[in-house]
Amino acid sequence: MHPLVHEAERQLEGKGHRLTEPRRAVLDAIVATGTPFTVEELCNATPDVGRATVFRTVKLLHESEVICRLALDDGGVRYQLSHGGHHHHLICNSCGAIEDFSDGELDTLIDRNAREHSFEVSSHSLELYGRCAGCAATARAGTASARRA
Amino acid sequence: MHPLVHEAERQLEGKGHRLTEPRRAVLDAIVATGTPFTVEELCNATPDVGRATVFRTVKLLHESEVICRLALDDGGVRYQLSHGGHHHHLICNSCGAIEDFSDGELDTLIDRNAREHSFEVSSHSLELYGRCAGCAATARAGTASARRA
DNA sequence: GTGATTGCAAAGCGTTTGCAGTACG
DNA sequence: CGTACTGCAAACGCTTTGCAATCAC
Repeated sequence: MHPLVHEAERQLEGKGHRLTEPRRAVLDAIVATGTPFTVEELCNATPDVGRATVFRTVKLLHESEVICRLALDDGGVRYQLSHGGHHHHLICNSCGAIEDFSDGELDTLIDRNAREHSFEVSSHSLELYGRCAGCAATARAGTASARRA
Repeated sequence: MHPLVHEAERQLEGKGHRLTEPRRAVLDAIVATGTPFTVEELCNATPDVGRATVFRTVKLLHESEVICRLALDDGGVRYQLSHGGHHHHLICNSCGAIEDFSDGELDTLIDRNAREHSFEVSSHSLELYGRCAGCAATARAGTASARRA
């Protein structure tokens, strides 16, 4: 079994939740995917688990901070394994790829801003929307010929 | 008439949209509020405008970049006048207040991170969630006596 | 005048909930 | 064995859409 699944399971147990077959299936699917996912995709990946249970499990995992919510700029929502520390996202509007990055300096600066406003930060999210390296290269290559939004 | 309303109207006209009474009403309401709003609130503020029209107008204003979307960490969505440059948000989970801030240094750092990942940024959003100065003070004052989440 | 815009109500979509049966611990 | 959990289907809230009437330009 994947170590991340095991870790998540312990995290759930620690909060007094039961380790059921459907929950294992959902966790497996999340870890197997490895990338940010929608509930819809998760449902497709776990056809034996009822839709409502998938939603309930996602909610549970979110509350337990096993996964975190990710707001796309088209209004959509995806979730992603929290795996450890804070990180930010590079979201490609072209191919949908989502890459993580983190930067201590950035976090420091964020904290400083909060302090200047006497604001107590409990969490923060930073998303960069645009075009990933691959899509940018593709776009550049095709600039002279065809174009699409 | 408020200058911001005028500016937004010109922005709409510039994109070939008509300046109708309902749209004026919605714009007025947005500017009058002055703070981030939900569509629901906007509907209440413009009882003479049909619900669908409020949604359509908000969508139009968003596409025209007159207003910008703001994702709350409870999954809710608010909109806010774009009034000029990029800025970030301090969102109070306690009283719901939303304060803007901007920091050139922060933006520079963000760009640097993007560059390091060969990512072409078209926009970014940074939200800090937590407790505003007022709510933090209130909470501190009440720490010894009562407590609530 | 003509096409964009409106209001209404119905449809759509993602998410939640009530409930009876099931299974974890 | 008791209670948390599940699945189903219905309910829900927010948003969009079809359509005929209306209005801006």
